[in-house]
Amino acid sequence: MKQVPEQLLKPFDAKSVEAELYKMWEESGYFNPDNLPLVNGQPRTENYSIILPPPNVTGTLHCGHALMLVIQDILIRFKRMQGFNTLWLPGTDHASIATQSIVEKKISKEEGKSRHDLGREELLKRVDEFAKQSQETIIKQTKAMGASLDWSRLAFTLDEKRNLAVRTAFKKMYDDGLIYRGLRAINWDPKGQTTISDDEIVSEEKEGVMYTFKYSADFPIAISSTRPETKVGDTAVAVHPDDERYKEFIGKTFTCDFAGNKIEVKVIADHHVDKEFGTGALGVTPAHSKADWEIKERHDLPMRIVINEYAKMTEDAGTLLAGKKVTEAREEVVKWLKENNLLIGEEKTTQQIPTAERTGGLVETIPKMQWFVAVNKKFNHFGNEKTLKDLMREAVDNGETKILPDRFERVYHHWINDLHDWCISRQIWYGHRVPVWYKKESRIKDEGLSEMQNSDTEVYCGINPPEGNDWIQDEDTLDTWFSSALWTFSTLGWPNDTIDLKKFHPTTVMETGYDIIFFWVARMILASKYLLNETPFKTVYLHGLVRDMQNRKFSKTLGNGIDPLEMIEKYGTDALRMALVVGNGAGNDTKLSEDKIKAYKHFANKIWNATRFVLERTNDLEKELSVNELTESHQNYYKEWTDKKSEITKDLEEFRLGQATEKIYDFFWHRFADVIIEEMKKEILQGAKSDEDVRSQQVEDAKQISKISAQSLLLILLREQIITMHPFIPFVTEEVWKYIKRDKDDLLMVTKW
RNA sequence: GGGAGAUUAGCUCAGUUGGUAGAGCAACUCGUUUACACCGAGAAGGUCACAGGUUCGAGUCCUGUAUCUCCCACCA
Repeated sequence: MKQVPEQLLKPFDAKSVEAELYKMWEESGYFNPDNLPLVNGQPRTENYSIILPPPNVTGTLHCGHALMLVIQDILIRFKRMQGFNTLWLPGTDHASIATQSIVEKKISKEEGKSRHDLGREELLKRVDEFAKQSQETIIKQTKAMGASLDWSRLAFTLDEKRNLAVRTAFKKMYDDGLIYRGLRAINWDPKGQTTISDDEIVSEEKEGVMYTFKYSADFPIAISSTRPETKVGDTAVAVHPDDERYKEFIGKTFTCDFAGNKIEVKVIADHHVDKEFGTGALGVTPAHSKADWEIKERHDLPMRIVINEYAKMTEDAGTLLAGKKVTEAREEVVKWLKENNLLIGEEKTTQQIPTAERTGGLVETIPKMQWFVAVNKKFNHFGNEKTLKDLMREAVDNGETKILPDRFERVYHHWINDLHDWCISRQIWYGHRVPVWYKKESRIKDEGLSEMQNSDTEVYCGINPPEGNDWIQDEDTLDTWFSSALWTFSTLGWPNDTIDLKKFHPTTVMETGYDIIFFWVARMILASKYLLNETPFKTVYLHGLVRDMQNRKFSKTLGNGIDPLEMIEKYGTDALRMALVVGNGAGNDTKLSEDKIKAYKHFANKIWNATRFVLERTNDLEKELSVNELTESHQNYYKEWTDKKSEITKDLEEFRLGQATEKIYDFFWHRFADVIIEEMKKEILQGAKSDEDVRSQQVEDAKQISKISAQSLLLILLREQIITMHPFIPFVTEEVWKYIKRDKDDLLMVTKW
């Protein structure tokens, strides 16, 4: 007669077992596909791989991470149990701007020094130290979620291997003419002191004033602007070619005294201008507006730079404004306009202010020499003439990559259509340095704009530095998304021809948030199609945002986050995992509350108690019957379960995790515990030896058979449900498995599904 | 300005291919010499936003309306 283990007699205490279970899994080596056990004596032939979207090294685990980890862990554990050769590869992201600015702030606060006081080398040393420390935190927290990641393959977006991948990719694109250096009106973040890409801009709605005015009394056309201070940089006024009001002035150049500044303004005709808007005339400021830059290109206009990298007016802005902040300069210009009777109208409007996603700084458009990826340029791609846009489109169009939910495929295409060349250089020190060198003598390195004069410098682009010591490397680093774009294959050893790369690329699933479909998903497709001529992943599963009960995003700045670590502490990891994934479908946001997590803590306990009960009521069972030896009614219960199980399997195969979770929860609690156990309870009780001698031998035998069958059914159903629940709630199931597994069984995490 | 999504019980949300409306939480009644009060049984709660249409049959498909949310965009 078996004794019920003592541990089972107390309520389930997640806290006391989780750390140890995780350690046991890690030590088993089964997170690593190279160590996975055979399946029915056969090696695992089918590969299944997910590369973890790397969290920022600086971060602490938030609910978004938790959701991502849970979904991926469910998929991986499910496939591992099904017998696939599973790889889930972890990594962290150096997140250049975010990380550097945290360290800069710290240094400025503690030592009162700027990055320039420290110098590049010293700052990088400090940032590296910080990143290393920080990385350990996020890794520890990731483990607390139960994530079955292969830590032996841990990658970092800025380590030596990834750097080689970046240099190799850059060089190839450079040689194909897809990366070029050029002078463009770019997005400048004065706070972060760097350029940023279009995708890193967040528009903020703000109240503003639209001023309508003339440059000077003798200038015939009035213009409108919310930013009159930029107008000292105007070199033209554009009107619609069909606009009768202004036809007579087209082609004429006027010299005006405007805000203490002499400006030369040519009147030009351009179809871009909307006759109905404002005065129907547009002051063209080529240096500080992208639209105006394009007009400049079309009409070959000169430009005047009046705003500098610190969002202050330059010397060229004229004596009245030079040195002032743009906001001060605006007031100054308005004052000047009023004094000179040139202000015709003021009108309140709401305007979209571009701000930098990472720093919140107000983004200025400034012309600068930068590195770009040409997305519309034709090149020879494995024998075909293609553009990078073509490659991105094709992967989805021909079904190599499936995006879930599929409505995002349309979103993806819209984005590609509107895509401009991608500015990839950053004036941040922490990141992959542009692998380009210039001949020393021919280059005068100065802050900012003097580079413009150096566009004909001798340039070397290579994976390794050029020979000789008269070369100087480009100061800039690359957009962090450039290295992230290579993530699915740089983590597997590319550019080396590795076994991992052959086995696991294209990866099976990319699971990430829909908010980074452009930043990341599209660029991974671009990079992988371009460099490997294959899609980086067969399926993209996009999850939604985790929000609070007021439907707000969880964010550090709002301070409204549910701290997953606190929830784990209070209710156990399994409870948090269930709460995150129940009812959550692809692409939908999910609301999380503490109550919900609490409810699933009860579920873990229910499993615990049911296990104890089943063990108690079956401890006199000599030999467990197999399924086809059970009584007919018991076989029917078993059939009911296997039907449910195949539904759950199908749900998982088709990424309906929320529904799978709900089904297993419902069956275990409301069918197995509430009904089947209660039924079996009676049958087992009736089968107990009776003291009275009233029952005939025949009846006694029948009762005995039914009892043994009932006991066997309970054990079989419990075991199978524990297996099925494992991907969702790995801890409590693995713990319980210790007590219900048969002698030949291995860890639950590798038990056949 | 363009695009996408949402609207189902008091709250938060599920609802595959059209086939008798579901769960958790909350509230209500009853039960418990007991695997589990981190429990069980029961009842209550819904014109599935609104208006049309397709269909034997619509929460689900189509058209329109309303409200909310999100994304994209160089209207100065």
